[in-house]
Amino acid sequence: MTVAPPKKSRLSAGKRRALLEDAARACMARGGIREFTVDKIVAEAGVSRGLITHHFGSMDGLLVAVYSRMYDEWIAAISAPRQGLSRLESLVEALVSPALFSREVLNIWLTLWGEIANNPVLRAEHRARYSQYRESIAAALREAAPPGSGIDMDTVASAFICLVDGLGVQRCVDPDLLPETAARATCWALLSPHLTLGDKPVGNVRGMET
Amino acid sequence: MTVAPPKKSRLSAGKRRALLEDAARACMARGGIREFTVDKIVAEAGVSRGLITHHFGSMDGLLVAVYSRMYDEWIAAISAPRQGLSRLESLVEALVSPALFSREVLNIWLTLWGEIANNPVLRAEHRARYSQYRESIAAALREAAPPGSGIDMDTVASAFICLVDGLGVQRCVDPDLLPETAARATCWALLSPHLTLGDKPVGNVRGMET
DNA sequence: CCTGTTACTATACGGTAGTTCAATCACGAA
DNA sequence: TTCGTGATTGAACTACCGTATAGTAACAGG
Repeated sequence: MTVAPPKKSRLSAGKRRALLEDAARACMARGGIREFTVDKIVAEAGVSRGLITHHFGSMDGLLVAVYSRMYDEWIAAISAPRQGLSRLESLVEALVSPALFSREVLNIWLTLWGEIANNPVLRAEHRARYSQYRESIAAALREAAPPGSGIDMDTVASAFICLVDGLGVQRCVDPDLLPETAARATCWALLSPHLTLGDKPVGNVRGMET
Repeated sequence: MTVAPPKKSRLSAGKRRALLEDAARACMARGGIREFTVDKIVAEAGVSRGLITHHFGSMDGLLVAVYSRMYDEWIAAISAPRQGLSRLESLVEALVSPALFSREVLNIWLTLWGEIANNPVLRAEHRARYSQYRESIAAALREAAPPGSGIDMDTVASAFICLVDGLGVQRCVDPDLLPETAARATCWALLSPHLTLGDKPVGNVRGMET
C-alpha cells in the first residue's frame, strides 16, 4: 500500500502574508538584517522561494510589511489601559513589559531603525507614521500634567521617545545590564520633573537613588 | 617620448590600515551595513580587493578596527575640556556638537550597534570597552553633583547614555526633526534634577518649556 | 648590487544574494 | 464536472558576497 501524499496546505493571501511576516521577524530577531534574506525566511516559514515575490513584490515590500505590523502592535500595546493605573503609567508599564522590552522585539526595532536610516522606501513609511506615535505619547503626557504648566508636551514626548529608543539599544547591546526595574526608573526620572500630579510624585522617581 | 609610469604609492601598514578604516567608515555613513562590503570599500579607498584580507584578516577584523577607532575618537571628544565650561558641560556640548552629533557619525554608530547586537566578535570588543565609557561619564557627573546627595551616579550615567543613544537614533532616522538645541535641552532635562550645583541650575533646563 | 621582506595587485572560486518565470496544483464558481 | 483564478513550486539567472592565492613591485639592510 502506498503512503497518502501529504496534503498541500493552501492559505488565503492574507494568512500567508502574515506567516511570512512572522518568519521574517523571527529571522530578524535572531540575527538582525543579515538574517533577513530570502533563503532564511522561506526556510523559517517552510515554503518555497518564489512566495515572497508573489506576495510582497520584493524584499523591500516585505520589510515595509514587517515594519507596519511592528508599529501597529507597538501602538496597541502602549495604548492598552491597565488596572488601577493612569494612562501614562500604563504606557510606561507597557514599555518595560516583557512583551515590548525583550531582546527579540528590540533587536527587530534596532534592525528596522538601521534600515529606516538608509532605505528610502522604509523611511517614507516611517515618516508617514511617526507623528501619530509621538502624538499618542504627548496626549498621555498632557493628561498627566498640571494644567497651565507652560511646558510643551510635544517636546517632552520627543525627549521621552529618544530615551525609550536608547533603552532599547542598550537592552539589545547588553541584554543583562539593563533590567526592567532600571528601565522603569529611568523613564520616570525623565518624566517626573515635568509632572506634579496631585501631591505625591508620579511613578518611582526614587528608583534612581541608592 | 613616453609618459612616466605612475609611481605606485606604497604605505606603511599602519597608514594603509587607517585609510581602509576611513573608507569603511565613509561607506557605513553613506548606507549602513549594506555598504560595508569588500567591493564598496576598496573602491572608496582606490585599492585592490586583496588589501582588506591582507591588513585585517577578514571583514570582521576591519569591523572591529572601525569600532575601535570610533570608540577612541568618541571618548577623546567627550573628554576634551572647553573654555569656561565645567567637565560635565563640556561633555554635553561635545555630544551635541557637529563632530559627534552628525548624521554621518551617528549612522555609523547605529550600524555598529546593530552589529554588536548580533555579531559575537564585535560584541566581545564592545564588552571590553563599554565600562570605561560609562565610568568616564559617571566621573563627570560625580564632579558636578553635590557631595553626599545619596544619588548613585553610575545609575544616572547609565540612564544618560541611554538618552544619548536614543538621541542618535532619532537623529539618524529623522535628521531634521531633532536640532542641536533640542538635543542639548533634552540632555539637561535628564541631568539637572540630580545636580544642584551652586545656586543657579546647570545648563539650560528651561529649553523644555515653550 | 644583491636579497629578503612585505605591501600590493589581480584573479579565481564557491557560496549566496534577490528576482524572474514557466509549470503545477488547489479551490471556488458555473 | 468543467473551468478559471490565483496560490505555490522550483529551477534558472545575473550579480555580488567574502576569502584564498599566486604573482608582482617597492623598500630596507647588507
